[in-house]
Amino acid sequence: MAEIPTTRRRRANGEESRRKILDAAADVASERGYDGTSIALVSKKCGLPASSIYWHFKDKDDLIAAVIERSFGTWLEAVSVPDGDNPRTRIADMSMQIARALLETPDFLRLGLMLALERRPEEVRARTMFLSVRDEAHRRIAATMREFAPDLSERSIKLLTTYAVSAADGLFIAKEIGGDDVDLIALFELHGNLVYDAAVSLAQVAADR
Amino acid sequence: MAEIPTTRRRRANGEESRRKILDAAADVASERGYDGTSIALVSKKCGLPASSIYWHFKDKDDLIAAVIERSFGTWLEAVSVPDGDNPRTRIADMSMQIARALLETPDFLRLGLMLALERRPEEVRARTMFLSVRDEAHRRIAATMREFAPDLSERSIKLLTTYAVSAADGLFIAKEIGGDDVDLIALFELHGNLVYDAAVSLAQVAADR
Amino acid sequence: MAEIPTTRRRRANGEESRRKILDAAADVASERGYDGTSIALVSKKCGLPASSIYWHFKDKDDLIAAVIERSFGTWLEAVSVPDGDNPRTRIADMSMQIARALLETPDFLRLGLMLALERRPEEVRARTMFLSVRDEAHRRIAATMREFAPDLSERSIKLLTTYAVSAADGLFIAKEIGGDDVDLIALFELHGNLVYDAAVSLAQVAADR
Amino acid sequence: MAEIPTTRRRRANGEESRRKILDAAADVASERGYDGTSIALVSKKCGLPASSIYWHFKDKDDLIAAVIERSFGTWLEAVSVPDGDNPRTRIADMSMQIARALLETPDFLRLGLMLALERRPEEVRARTMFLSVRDEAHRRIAATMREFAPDLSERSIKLLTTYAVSAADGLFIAKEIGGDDVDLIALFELHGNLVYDAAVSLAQVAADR
DNA sequence: AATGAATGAGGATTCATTCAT
DNA sequence: AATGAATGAATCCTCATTCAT
Repeated sequence: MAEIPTTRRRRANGEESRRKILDAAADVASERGYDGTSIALVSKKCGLPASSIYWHFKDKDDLIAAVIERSFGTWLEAVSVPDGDNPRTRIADMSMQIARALLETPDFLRLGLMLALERRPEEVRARTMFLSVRDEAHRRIAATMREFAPDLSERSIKLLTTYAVSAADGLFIAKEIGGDDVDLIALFELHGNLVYDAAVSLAQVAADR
Repeated sequence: MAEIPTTRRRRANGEESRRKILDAAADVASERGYDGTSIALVSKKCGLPASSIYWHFKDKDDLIAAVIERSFGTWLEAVSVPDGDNPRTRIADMSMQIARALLETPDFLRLGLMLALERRPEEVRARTMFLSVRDEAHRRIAATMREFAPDLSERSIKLLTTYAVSAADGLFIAKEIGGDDVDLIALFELHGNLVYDAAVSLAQVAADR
Repeated sequence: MAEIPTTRRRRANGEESRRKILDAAADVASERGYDGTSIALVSKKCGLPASSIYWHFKDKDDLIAAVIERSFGTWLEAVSVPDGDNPRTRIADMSMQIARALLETPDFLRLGLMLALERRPEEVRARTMFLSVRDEAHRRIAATMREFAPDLSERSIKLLTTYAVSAADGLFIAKEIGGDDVDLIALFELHGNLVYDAAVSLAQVAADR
Repeated sequence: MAEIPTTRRRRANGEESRRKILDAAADVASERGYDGTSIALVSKKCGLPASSIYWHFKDKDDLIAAVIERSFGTWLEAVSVPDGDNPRTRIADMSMQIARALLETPDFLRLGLMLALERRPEEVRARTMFLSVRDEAHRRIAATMREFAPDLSERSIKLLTTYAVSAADGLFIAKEIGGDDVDLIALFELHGNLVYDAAVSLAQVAADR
């Protein structure tokens, strides 16, 4: 009787094992942070022995960096660049998308912020990865702003961008803490409007000069 | 002149030891978070043996909760309620104070946010303490807003307050991450203005109804 | 106004403190054995700081030896040598007394047996004390037997005495384990009769020779 | 002749390691009891690091429970049910077997009794295991008694069984304490006869009614 | 591709004890 | 007569990681 070649099956299992490990690690890490994530805990959650985790990942650092990487990918897929003529509408659109993405896959930002807040001496790759991903987002948003309001000084662009991004972080945290008591959608709506208004008024000032 | 004998320093001095331990723990905890804070590290930093830490604090949880408690106290002292007639000025004043307090004693918020982001199943007393302290701040700000803009609906008050508090958290994080690249004072100035404008425009809508 | 001299009061408190410590130590030790009895536990149970325990007792060994000593005293008071002509009645009497004493103050034998079963290399004073107290009891019972049955060989005396004493230990343990399911009084009644019968029949054999 | 390479011995060998750990733990535990058995001591005795002990056993409780379980197995093998027509002979036979088993493998009962005497609030699995094993033995002996003396009331059966088992415990302890001074075989011979006589005389009383 | 077993370092916490007051 | 504070050694147990199979 014809049998499915063993190698085939095994390779497929390999993929699946990797996925199971990442799922478990994401769970644990976003629950307890970097130090709180022990290989033993991940092993128990995914059902594979600790040594198998080391077959798929070099070390703990590598594992958590992979978690960040994958969850950022998932997250990105949920956010697309909106188009249209009306800047206010487009910003509002963007805000909604980000809010919804955060509600659906909060792991990325939660774990990222946890890592970002730590200041330990040794390098943690997952932290570096998060920060660079975040930097990239920052740059793109700055570019969009420049396009919308060409009169704005670089200083104003940077200020506005930083405000836009980091206040959003704060709103996300509020939702994480407050749970159902917090209406993240409404907060992001407000945030989008405020940033837009700020951009308009700063642009006015610049143009008047 | 009679000199205080050296042995004196070696003598039991509960108050001072407790202080030294708290200092060390605050340092370590705001650098590495809850799990990253090992008693051995704190012991090394404060010069007292680990067992002495357990004389002053029930356990690690108790120690870190005490760190949060004390650092909140320090922080509060730095923020006083401003007075004056012009609401915009008063809000701007408040913003500056908070920004400066965050620059001077960032430990409280950094550790607090790290704890807040975790969602481990067991209770962490320091986390609970941070959240209750934060709740209190929230309530006070809401009260001030009600005073300024009596026409605002409770829903709007809550939305604005949450926005004001949590965006500030985000700005703080941006400063923590970005270091000298980030101008926290400017960010808080912008934030104060935006919240004020938002309050005014929401109040307008309410009054028009 | 006349005041009770301080020294007086203090000395009285000293006695009481010692008593409180011994009470607590007896409790803990008969619950958890020698190693399981920590000074901290005793301190918590009696309300005095650990250092106060060391004022009253040289060290842990000394404390537990004192516990054994005191509880043996209490125990002895409950057992008096019965008199009368009929040997069977006297033995039955004795049995009942011992059974009742064990029901009322079981700490002595429980802790004693726990200590006796251990075979650690270093000497434990409480163990030695228990064993010597037990030896003394053994000798007295042997003397009584010799009086009752002068014909018995020394070997028989020893065998019977050992049987009488150690089976009683076993019955006590059965009660400790079985609680209300075990009727210690009935067991001791049976035991008394069996030992008496054994003595009689061994004496018969000896006389016949 | 090809030699087994030395490295072989260093290779992982779960079964043997487990056995070595159990051997060491049995040694230590029957010498010092539950609390006195430290993992470090067991580790030193078996040559494996403490962390390896935790690979084979969940925790100390689990380890000591396993010791009890295994030593009971060994013990059981040494005691077989004797047959024959004469009840007195059969009981005497049984007594001898038990006495000899206790002399050869005393660990089981020594550790078991140590655990049984403790009354700590938290559950100790090894204790529970010992007690259940002991219960089973009790039930079997009661069944045998019922067969021998069908006229005996249940109360008498229970009394006799408890006496038979628990006095035996006591004799064992006497041997543990007294060492070579105590003739365990003679004590068990006497014990067997006394229990037999008691059964006969109680059965007589029952039949007369 | 996977895993049972092992391991040294380090985790939090408790230990019995001491000492200055 | 008593105690707050301190301390080094030991407690149980988990850590990240490796290695032979």
